[in-house]
Amino acid sequence: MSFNYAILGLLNTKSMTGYDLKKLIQKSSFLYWSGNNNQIYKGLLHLQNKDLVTNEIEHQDGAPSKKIYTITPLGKKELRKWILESPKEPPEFKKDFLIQLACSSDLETDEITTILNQYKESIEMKIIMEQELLRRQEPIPMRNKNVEFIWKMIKKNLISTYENELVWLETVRNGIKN
Amino acid sequence: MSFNYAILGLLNTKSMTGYDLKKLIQKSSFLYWSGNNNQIYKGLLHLQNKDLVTNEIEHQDGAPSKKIYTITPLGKKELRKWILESPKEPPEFKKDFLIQLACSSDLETDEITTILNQYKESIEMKIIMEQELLRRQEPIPMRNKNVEFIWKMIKKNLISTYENELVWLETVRNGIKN
DNA sequence: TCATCCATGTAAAAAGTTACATGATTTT
DNA sequence: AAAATCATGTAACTTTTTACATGGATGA
Repeated sequence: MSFNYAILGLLNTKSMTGYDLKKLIQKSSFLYWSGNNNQIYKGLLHLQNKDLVTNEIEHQDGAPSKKIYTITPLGKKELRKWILESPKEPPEFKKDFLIQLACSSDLETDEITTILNQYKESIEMKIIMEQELLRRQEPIPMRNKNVEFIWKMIKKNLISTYENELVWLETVRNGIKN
Repeated sequence: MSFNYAILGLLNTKSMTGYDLKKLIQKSSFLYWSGNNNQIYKGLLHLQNKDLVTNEIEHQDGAPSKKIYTITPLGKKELRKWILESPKEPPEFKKDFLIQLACSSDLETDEITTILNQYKESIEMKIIMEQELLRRQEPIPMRNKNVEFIWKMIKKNLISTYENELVWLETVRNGIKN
């Protein structure tokens, strides 16, 4: 369950509520989950039971009470252990279009061209949405140059992967025509 | 549920048993599911209830009976409809390493270098495994040049995505050193 | 002899998503 | 007047994985 480590990692940068976590997860797409309540509030409960986080209740008038979660020293230790000692999994890809393309042997050439173009459009749309998400993020002050650089590269990663898919697509489109 | 369409697509190339489907799915990694019994046998039942496939029982002595599944004309129609009319989803990525890297701000530079190297190794290993899987596949005779070309490109797709990840990684590694 | 292959299926659990529920405040 | 924001949580469902169960044949 890397989801719980993800929220532990977010709490390591800043104490916050489940609702704050939800918004962060929904905004950044490298955190690939939907950011639904169920996972977040269950995850926080689990982290609390393991003494990796604590919470402090802040009452507000005219607004629901907040539970502000904070990572514990044990939590920091566990997070560090996860980063350094857990296996670095290779990325996983779900490309349903490849399955559709693999089934396309009965189609006419122009039908294949059509679905290739549809895939191209859907990726281009996705890239635009990603870039829009990045533009809306407020810049966070970073401790040092390395941290800033890494953050920039993480933001670039997904877009780079989508753009690589476009390059591959272009090769397919050109190969079909000839 | 693209899984059911995937098995429908496999049955479109050739009639076969659930066990055959299982092996095919486990071998080709662009079919990203585990290829477990539960999904396959339930999927086949579902396709059968919708009259998209039929089966013929073949008794064998000294071996368990086979149920050989065949796609129906209705199944072919439904598959074609899925390929042409369903939305072409952009690819989805799960990169837990990006989360680990995003949590790395408390680490020393040499610790970051270490986890970057671990990620590099895990991707390189994955590429080797992918290429080995491709080498073991017996070449299938193709109807025409286009189909053959598309098949070749599908095989190249995942490896291309892994290699793009290596390129990105190299940029990160170089940026950290300076 | 012990493991793997063939071939079917079921059970149980984990992981993840959508929708429901509440209720005040602010924005459209 | 309707919808969105804030803030918590639960319920129901789908999807996916792991493990269980059977049993003869074959291979190391």
